[in-house]
Amino acid sequence: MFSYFRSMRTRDEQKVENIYNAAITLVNRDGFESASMSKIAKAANVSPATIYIYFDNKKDLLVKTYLKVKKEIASNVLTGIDVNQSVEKAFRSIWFNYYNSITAKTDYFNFAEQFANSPIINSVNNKEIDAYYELLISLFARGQQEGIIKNVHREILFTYGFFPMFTLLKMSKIEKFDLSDKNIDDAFQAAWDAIRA
Amino acid sequence: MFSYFRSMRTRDEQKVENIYNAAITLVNRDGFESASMSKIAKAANVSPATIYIYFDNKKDLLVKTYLKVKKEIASNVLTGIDVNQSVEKAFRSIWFNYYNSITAKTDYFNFAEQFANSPIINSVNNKEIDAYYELLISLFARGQQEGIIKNVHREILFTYGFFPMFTLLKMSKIEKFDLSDKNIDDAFQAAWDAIRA
Amino acid sequence: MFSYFRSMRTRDEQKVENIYNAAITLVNRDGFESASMSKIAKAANVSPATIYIYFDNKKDLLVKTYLKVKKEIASNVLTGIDVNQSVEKAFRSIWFNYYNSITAKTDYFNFAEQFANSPIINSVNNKEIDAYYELLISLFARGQQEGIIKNVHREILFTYGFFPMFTLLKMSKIEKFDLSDKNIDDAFQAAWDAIRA
Amino acid sequence: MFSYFRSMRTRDEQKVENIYNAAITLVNRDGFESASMSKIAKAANVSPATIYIYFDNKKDLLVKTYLKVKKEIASNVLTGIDVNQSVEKAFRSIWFNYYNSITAKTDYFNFAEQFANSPIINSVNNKEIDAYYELLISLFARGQQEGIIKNVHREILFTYGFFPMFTLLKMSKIEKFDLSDKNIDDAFQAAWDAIRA
DNA sequence: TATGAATGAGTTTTCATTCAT
DNA sequence: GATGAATGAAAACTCATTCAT
Repeated sequence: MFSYFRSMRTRDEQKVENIYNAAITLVNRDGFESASMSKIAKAANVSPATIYIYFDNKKDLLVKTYLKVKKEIASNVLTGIDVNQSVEKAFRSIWFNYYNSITAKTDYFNFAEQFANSPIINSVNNKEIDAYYELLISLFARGQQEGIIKNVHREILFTYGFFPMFTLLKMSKIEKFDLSDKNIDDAFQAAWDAIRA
Repeated sequence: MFSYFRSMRTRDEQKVENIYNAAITLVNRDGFESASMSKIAKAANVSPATIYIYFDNKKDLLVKTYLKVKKEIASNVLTGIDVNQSVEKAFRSIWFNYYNSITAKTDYFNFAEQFANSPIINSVNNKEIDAYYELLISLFARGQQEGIIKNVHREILFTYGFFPMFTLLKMSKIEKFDLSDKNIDDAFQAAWDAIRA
Repeated sequence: MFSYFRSMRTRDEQKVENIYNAAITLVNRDGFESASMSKIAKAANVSPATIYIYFDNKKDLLVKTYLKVKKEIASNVLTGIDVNQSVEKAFRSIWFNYYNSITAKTDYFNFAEQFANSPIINSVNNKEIDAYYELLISLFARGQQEGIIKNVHREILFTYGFFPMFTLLKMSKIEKFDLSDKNIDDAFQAAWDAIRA
Repeated sequence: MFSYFRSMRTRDEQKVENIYNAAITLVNRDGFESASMSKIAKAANVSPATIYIYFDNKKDLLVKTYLKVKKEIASNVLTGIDVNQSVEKAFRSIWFNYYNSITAKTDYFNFAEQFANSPIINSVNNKEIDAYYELLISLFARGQQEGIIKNVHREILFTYGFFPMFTLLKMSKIEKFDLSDKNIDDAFQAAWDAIRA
């Protein structure tokens, strides 16, 4: 309070960032629970005790890391989208934005996938993240009004429109699939065919 | 107890089965590492030491559980499929078989998803599982020859043809989606539209 | 269950006894919380993990140690008392039994005193211990009926009849008081004067 | 804050007082070591570092708190005693002063009891506190010369004269004893009977 | 084969204390 | 003097695994 009247060590945001990055790296490498607080601390170049200044406990650290990762991806995906262009064009822009975002940040993507498939996911309030996708929701709604997008449950559109991209990314990691331009274009076409009226 | 009345063989297999089921249940509930060997042992009504008679170590237990789960699902999916019917009809049969299999065994499905998204997956040789899907591979190949299925990378066909079903199942768990007949039919149609020529 | 039909390592009562003794010794030396589980384990010549086989947690260990100590003292105090002798003689026997018990086991006594004056005491159900003192209660009641003992609240009788003995024992530890025969006789006389009618 | 309106000296002493009170409250509630310096600091509304300006370390804080508590009680007990009245009347005055002091400040009393029964007590020089009780010592000495008080070791007089009061206070906390006027009068009578010639 | 006991190495977390301002 | 950040060391407790029977 009124910190300008007092002198003290100040909160070091770089340290927090280092902790986030260390958590992501180690969770991706060792798995969710083998990534111990000590290892994360060491990788972030801080004392284990320091993590507890910024996070309540391990779960809190992981949840906050997940939210950060999801927000950052969402923000990358939706930045610079022209909402007034045709639904098909907008979908294409977003789809490739998405694809580029997750291939640019595969560590973020891997962390989020591991997290979302583990039991911790149940302790996250998804509302906060959903807010980021309002733009997408309204785009699909417009497409349905215009008779361009299938008149089906919204989740089917999301699921066929975007998530197979994640699967293909994982397939490429185990060398079952290569992310050539042709393959990516084919994947986009399949997505579009799945959701268009 | 009552060991007089049972053959050695029978008793063993029941124990192994109990261990598998305990592992699946606890991993689903607590996550990979919170599901400790002692807890699994207790849930399976055996001593921790007994697990080590049947499995080399914890990793071995988890990997074998994963393989068992995957095989069981695959076998359910592909049983009773008439290979000679039209590609579209066969795809439809397999798709609904798949859907019915994973909804009937959601605990198997959840375990497999968590496993496949964690770093342990890297220590599994997928060849063994892939063998189960030879039938699907040749079905898609025939569809492509007949000009009915898109001429794209095989993984795109799998990814759009089947995996979104998993996502929708997860969505239904968090009550974002309901598995009504209409929704499932819509999902199937989206899958077919995505892969058909 | 039916352990004679099974073979396994059996519960080692000597180990439990060692743990109790180590806990008493270290708590007396270092205080309640500086007596760490690791130190207790080391002093008892077992692994820290072994303590957790026999006790739920540190609090459980301390509470059980306290109960053991109290029971052992109570049993020593009341053994061999002839209930039919005069109230004064019985009180004298018990008083000196008590005195001899706690001077013979000063470590038990010190542990109990420290415990009873710390907040943990609130988590102990005293009923169990009180049961041991039924004999004393009925002795005092008889004394009151016979007009030999003051007709005052039972706790006053206990408090003046026995507890000053503890204080004097503590005083002797810091060399403010010596436990000479005369002093002990004087102390007994003061106790008796305090409670007799 | 508001530092303009207060002298340095005043602000300091208030802080120290807050620290003392926080220490007493937390030690009574959580025990000696669970009352951590950080928690005490928070309860006292200061930084942990601030405590170290006034106290060398945790032990120093606890010892100084104990001495403060003991002095304050002693001073309350002995204030306003007329030394020239009869020994019996003076004893009665002091006894009830004592009783009123500790029932008015049960948190001080509890802290002192916990402290005095833990091993830290060994690092306190009791001489300083004893000085406060010179008046009592000389009163008992006069009583012995006058043949009114038993000719026994001084500690027996203290122990039976005053300390049972503490035990009864503790008993009342666990609802084994109620501090009714009659009970307190009975307790006083027992004390007097124990020490009078 | 099967067991419950046992454990060293590890976990998360908190502590008393110091640092930098 | 006063602060919140920072930390090495240690706490309680758990784990995967082995032992002894």
